[in-house]
Amino acid sequence: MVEPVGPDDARTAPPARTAEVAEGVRQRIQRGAYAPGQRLIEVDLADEFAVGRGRIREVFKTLVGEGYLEFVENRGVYVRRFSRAEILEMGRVREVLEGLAARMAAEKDKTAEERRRLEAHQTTLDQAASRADIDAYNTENFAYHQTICAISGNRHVAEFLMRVRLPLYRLQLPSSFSADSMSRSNQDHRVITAAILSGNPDAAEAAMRAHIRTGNAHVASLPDRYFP
Amino acid sequence: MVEPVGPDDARTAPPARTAEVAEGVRQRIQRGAYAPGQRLIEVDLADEFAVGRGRIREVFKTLVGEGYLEFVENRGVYVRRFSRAEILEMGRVREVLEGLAARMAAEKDKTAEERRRLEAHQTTLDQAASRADIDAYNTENFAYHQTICAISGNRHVAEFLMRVRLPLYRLQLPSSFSADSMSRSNQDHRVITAAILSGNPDAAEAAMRAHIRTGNAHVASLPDRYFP
DNA sequence: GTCTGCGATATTGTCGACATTTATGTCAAC
DNA sequence: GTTGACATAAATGTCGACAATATCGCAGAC
Repeated sequence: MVEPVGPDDARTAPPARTAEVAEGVRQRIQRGAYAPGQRLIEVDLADEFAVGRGRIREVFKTLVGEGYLEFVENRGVYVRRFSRAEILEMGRVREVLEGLAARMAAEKDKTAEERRRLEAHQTTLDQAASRADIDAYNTENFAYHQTICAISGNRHVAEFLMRVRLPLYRLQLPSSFSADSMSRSNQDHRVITAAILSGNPDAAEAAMRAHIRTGNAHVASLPDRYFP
Repeated sequence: MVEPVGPDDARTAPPARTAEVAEGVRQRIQRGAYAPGQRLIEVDLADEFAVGRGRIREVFKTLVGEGYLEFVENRGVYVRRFSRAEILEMGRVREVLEGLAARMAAEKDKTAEERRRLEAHQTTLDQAASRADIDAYNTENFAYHQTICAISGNRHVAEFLMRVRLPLYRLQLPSSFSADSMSRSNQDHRVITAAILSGNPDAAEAAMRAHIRTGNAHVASLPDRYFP
């Protein structure tokens, strides 16, 4: 599956590839193409991305620093894998960071475009919820939170949230949302959206934190077989 | 299959250096031995740490991932440098993360040792404040917050806080604390300490957040010459 | 049947050489 | 005195070869 990222001008394009390769690996991890716990072999990725082994090594080091990979001496790197306890720890961090993003988004003087985008996401969520379309709801859910994060305009929040959301990408619990819990989740969203649009930071943060706490409680209630 | 290999018994000494070098560079950055904005030359550090240039390169990549260094193609790495706006952004993140650490520390069933350590730090702070010893207070201040963070037991909070505290290490404003503001800051500390020891999470988080907000307000009021 | 030792293979670790790019210094022209 | 071109030095980027280490299969002893 040789699928180099982006426009693949192996000849014409001067290789500033290092950042591209890193992004490609990140995406594959998020999408589960590289599974949690999987060992990544340098030569395989060098081949897959059509770059030298040295470059892969350096990308690995960067991603270790970013927390995506785990390094073991003389054995290379593994896609990082999280126990339930760790995921719950990350959930606590997620709670306050998403809360901060919501607060800052509410504080901010938003452009018409930003308001429109937030409303559009909310509408899509409403539709998915009313159709009980769990897959669509899941996807839009991520996009919704990402948008709030973008509106907040705080790069560190964005970066840290990215990392702390990692385990959620892979849990991919299709059954995690019952039609009922999805509806309640979306009710949270409506409260949050309203608080942000009306410029009420306290309400936005409180609602968001409660919303995330609900999700964490759900993770805590999952049976052991979902975790390493 | 992926056992998270513990600390490999440090044999003689030869390898494992890579982590040591990384830690050495981190410390030098925190202490200002490498100044913000300074360019780090591979051969110089290779010489300083008595390792090959390749290893320095990999350490650089890791530290870029961790946010300590900034990478510029064909020019190497620079110690990361923060504008006032960025520091204030990080301050917001610091607010909620320190708040979470305080909350979790308050929630937790603390050991006698943990309680003792926290009280000891508070005592040292009190003494420094009563002596109006600004330097000692500054040092203990970091240790105090670090201890709360450790008691909370959340690794992600610890790691993220480390990163988001970076600019404060270097501001090293000897004049930042007047005797008056130091006294007020320590009053905050006493409230926080009490809330943690008495197991009141809401109070601990609220007090901590207010405490950090005060610090951020101070950074916001500094004259431009302190910033790039 | 199980365990141990040993070789074969796969994978990572390290070093050096050289190309490429950037920074520095010199000198002539105006 | 300033500017620009050009040579020189300094630093980074890249690649390949080989060493060190781990993993696996297999034969042989008990």
